[in-house]
Amino acid sequence: MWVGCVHLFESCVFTASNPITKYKGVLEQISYFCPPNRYTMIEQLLTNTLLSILQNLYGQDIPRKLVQLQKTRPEFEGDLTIVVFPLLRISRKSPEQTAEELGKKLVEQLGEVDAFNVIKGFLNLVIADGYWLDFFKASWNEQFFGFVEPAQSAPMVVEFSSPNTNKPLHLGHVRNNLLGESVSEIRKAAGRKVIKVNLVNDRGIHICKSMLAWQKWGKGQTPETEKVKGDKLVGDYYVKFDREYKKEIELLIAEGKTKDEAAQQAPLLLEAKQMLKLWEEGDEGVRQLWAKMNGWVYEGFDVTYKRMGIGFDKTYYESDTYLLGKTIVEEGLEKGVFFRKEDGSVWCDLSEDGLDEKLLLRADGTSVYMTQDLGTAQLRYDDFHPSDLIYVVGNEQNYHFEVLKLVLKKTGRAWAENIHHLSYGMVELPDGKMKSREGTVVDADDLMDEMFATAKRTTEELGKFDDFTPEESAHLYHILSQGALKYFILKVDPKKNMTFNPEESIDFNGHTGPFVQYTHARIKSILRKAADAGGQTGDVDMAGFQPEAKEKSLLRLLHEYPQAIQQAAETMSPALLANFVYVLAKEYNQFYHELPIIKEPDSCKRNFRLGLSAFVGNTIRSAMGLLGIDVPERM
RNA sequence: GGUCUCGUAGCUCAGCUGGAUAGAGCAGCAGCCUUCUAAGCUGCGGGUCGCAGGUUCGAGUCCUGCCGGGAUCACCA
Repeated sequence: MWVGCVHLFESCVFTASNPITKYKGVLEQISYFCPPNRYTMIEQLLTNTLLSILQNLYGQDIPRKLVQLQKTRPEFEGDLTIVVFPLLRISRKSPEQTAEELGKKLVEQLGEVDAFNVIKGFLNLVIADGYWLDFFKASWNEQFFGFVEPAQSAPMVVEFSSPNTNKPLHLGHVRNNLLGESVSEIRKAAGRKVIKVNLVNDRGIHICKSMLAWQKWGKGQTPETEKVKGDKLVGDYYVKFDREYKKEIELLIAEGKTKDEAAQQAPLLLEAKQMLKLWEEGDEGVRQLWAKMNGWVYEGFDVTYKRMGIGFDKTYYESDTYLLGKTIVEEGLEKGVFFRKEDGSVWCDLSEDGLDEKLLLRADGTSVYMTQDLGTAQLRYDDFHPSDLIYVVGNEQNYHFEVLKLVLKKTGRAWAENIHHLSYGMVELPDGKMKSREGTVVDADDLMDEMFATAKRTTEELGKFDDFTPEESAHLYHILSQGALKYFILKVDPKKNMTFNPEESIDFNGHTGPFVQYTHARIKSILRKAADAGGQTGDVDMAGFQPEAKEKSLLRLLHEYPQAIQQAAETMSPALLANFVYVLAKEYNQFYHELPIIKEPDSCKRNFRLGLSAFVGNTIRSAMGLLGIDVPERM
């Protein structure tokens, strides 16, 4: 997969040796094989230099953290800004005076700093054009710009999706899947080895309910006979069970039972429980039915996963793992970190950690959810010896993961420290939460169908691409609808609850996926036209070249991309990249409207703008790719 | 009730470890297509950053309290 950070610009005519300014060329001194910090060089250089200046000027060292470097706000002149307030305690001078002194020294000592100005306590630095142009030259055509070569270290395991097999995937799963997939890709881009795993909850009372209902009322229906996705069919029988079960409860209540009694004693539930027992005993018939119906579900899931572009390196099944974890519990008992109550149940006392007692094994010796998760964590550790175990799971399970980590630690497993719960917020609808009982759940397939139809309608209304074949059109609608959906969900900070407004999600204007995709298509269109005209993309004689303000701000943004990837990886937040790529696209569109590209008569400027366009296009494709979003050549 | 979390424009969201006059999009209004894709661009209006204290040169950001939403505290998963 990885082909390395090949820099392709040798085939072009950049003249790197031009003494453009007094600027020396930081980038030139560094290897081109994508070292992680190559693009933070200017920041590091400034910080280091400033520290030595402070030492010389005021005879004191200060903690590196007090050097606060930030982007200059657009309303002021400059590229980077140093906040001098924290430095006053050693300069013992006014903010203005301090900034002035430091500014002078920086310009003196660094070719990269062209000029400076001081506004209140802020020292604004103008970075030399040469720096930006060198950056452009080195990176504009680099396929994996901003990516870091994978380290030869332990992998990280990311678990996500983890569906139950009694219901089709819904909007909540969609957020989970998109986050898991995107975070995995982002961490790969940031130089990590990642193993994506799914843990399918394929056994338990829930699937037995579907099985029982199908047995009773299914009349041999299959996905083939009903022309319906397998997960839908099984889900329908789960609903059927619930409906019949409720009828029985009402009957029992009418006969004078309490609500709880009725719920416990309804014949259907007892039957389902009996079926679960038979399953656990390995009953041939039950196992066969179970395998058949789960098979239907997997076929259905596969279609949905494929449509979403989600994939796993390994799939675990709970039917294989649900008995795991008991040995860990026994081990904990021996070590005396767990305790057994009179009834035989096993607990872990977490009151010292501010939590309650937690059940680990029932009185009858059977597992609970926690027991299984202890076991699967151990299994995963044994399978991969990962540096990190990441669980993409909703924030309603925050407590569970806190406990999981603590319990594992109590048994002496140091690697428990490497468990990270990527806890994401609920997806709510404009009129409140999704509730399966009230039928307000948004089905993943239905949602994607609707998005597809909207993409089709919008494209047709705009009267675009009558020359597309039906296949090409369908492909475009697929890309656009997936882009709209994925972007809509991923642009929100994962930690926060989000509102999914169906009407807004299918909007293709403004801060949306299709807007970014459109910008990419627009760039591609320009590059095609330029190529037809025999233009030399990116071929620029850099001597004395002065980029326009808009061009420079584009370069500044592109310059931030590697850091954006790193930060998104660290915080496991695709939203950071989603917002980055939106700002980039918006900035490009402004550039596009302000300046001629192909029509620019000056060949040097024209080629630079073409190269810059290609650079932006590549970066959009790259960033959207990390969000799991494809971009079209035309739209 | 305990613990955790969230509260920024009418709506949906940004705002990096505290830094300059809090930003986008949608919705509303007004402009821009004989010129590189108008799924675009430009402009206008819209805010007591839930409230009150505190920390400091500086608080949407940190601390405390209160108000309001949400999650969780199962021998469910």
